[in-house]
Amino acid sequence: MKPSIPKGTRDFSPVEMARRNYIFDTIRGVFHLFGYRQIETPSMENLSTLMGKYGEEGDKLLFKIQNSGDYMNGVSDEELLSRNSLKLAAKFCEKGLRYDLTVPFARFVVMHREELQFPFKRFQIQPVWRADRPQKGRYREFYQCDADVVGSDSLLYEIELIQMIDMVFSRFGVRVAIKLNNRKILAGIAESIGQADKIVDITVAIDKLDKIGLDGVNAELAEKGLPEDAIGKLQPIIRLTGSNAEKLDVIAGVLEGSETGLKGVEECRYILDGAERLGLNNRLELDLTLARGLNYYTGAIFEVKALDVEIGSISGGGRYDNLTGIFGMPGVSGVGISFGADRIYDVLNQLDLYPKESQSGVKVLFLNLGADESSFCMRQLSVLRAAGIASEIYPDAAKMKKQMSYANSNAIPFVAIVGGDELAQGKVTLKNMETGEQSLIDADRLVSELA
RNA sequence: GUGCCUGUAGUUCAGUUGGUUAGAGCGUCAGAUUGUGGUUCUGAAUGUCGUGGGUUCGAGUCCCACCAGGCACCCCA
Repeated sequence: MKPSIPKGTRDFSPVEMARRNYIFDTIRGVFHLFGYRQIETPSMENLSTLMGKYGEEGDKLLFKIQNSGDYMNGVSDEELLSRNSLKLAAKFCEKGLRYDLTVPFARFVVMHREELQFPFKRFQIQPVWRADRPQKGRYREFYQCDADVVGSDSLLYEIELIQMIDMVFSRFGVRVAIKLNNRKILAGIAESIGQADKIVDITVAIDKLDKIGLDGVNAELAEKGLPEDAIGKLQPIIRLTGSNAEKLDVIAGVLEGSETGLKGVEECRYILDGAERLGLNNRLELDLTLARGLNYYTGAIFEVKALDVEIGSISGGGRYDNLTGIFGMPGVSGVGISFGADRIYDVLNQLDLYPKESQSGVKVLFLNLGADESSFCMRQLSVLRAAGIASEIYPDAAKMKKQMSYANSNAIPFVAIVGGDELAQGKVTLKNMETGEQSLIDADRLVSELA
């Protein structure tokens, strides 16, 4: 039988890990720069923490963990015979794998509220799991890199997070469009066309404009039961073009009667002005068709798309005013972003944007040419390693060709050769594998040669 | 959860209207070269043709079921 791994999961080879670590290190570096501090939470949470936070669709995508022990004991015959998977799952499973990092973070904040100083800025880089059907850029296990701040409603944090997005992708060398919208504006729009209760349907439909076009959006709106005159009123909003400032002026006019909507416009104006003054490398664009699925967002929402690769959004986030409220701690506002490391990995692969030094491992390999020689090499290795230079020795006195090709296939840049001649003189032949040049040097000069 | 496509060596794939012993590139291993790799040349190993059934004198090829993978929708990083 051939071994396999579950659908939507992946192994990562050494080369892939070097690349992934480059991604994580870059993101972590930016998080540090802005004063975010790292935490981790368990892979599994109580199902009660997770359920109901991601909408109906999200609940279905939760991986549930079967209870251990005699979990059938408390189940009645009647329940068992009902064959109701959903109900039985609730009996059998009280834990689930985390679906994102934001909800566990909200739980963390509530549990540790007495120890935390607010505003609290944290980042978290861990895998999350979704029982989705995998396809391009979509996995069942993938990493999120989240930065959030809770305990402040200052819009300076929105600006800061946008700046962080800009910096991360500048460092990667990926051109992106950063899209901004505001849930208050979306709510105001639904309100002003007299369809406040249809806000979810409206935003989901509008969100697909890029994909299915204006006619498609209107067809979906009609299908969801939106009256024709309401759809008509939406047209100028969906088709809105121009500069960010022009868009805001138009939308402010439309939302005249909606207090919430106007608040959203004001927030957007403030964020856009603030970000503009910072001089971003990437385009920041107000996009009223941006909706984002997670329903806990209440204010600004962001999404990032790569300009040169066809893939879903590679980063997203927003303001959530009351996420801790569901865990019994009301009145705490939070805002955050999430980088999708796996999609960024796919983007960097396609554009081949890895810096050379991110791939390096061992710096020098000592060839093994015999017992006396190798024992001399072992002493040199200790010195090099103490000096922080990654180095190793070939395990057997195999053919030189074989040892050289080991260095070659592992991309080791230097080979140190110690044979009888070198041993007698206390010297080492150091070969540069890229240029092919080699020189005989004193053993105690190795560290300075390789540093 | 719905729809479509694909399963042949470690890997990427070829395999004619169904016809004898299933092929190639890359990779791997060995040699050319007993202290010099990456290039080149020579040679070698490797298959339950996804699994099970059916049609047929004969199936990698046609049919059915199952399994696995991919893509799109839904949703989303």
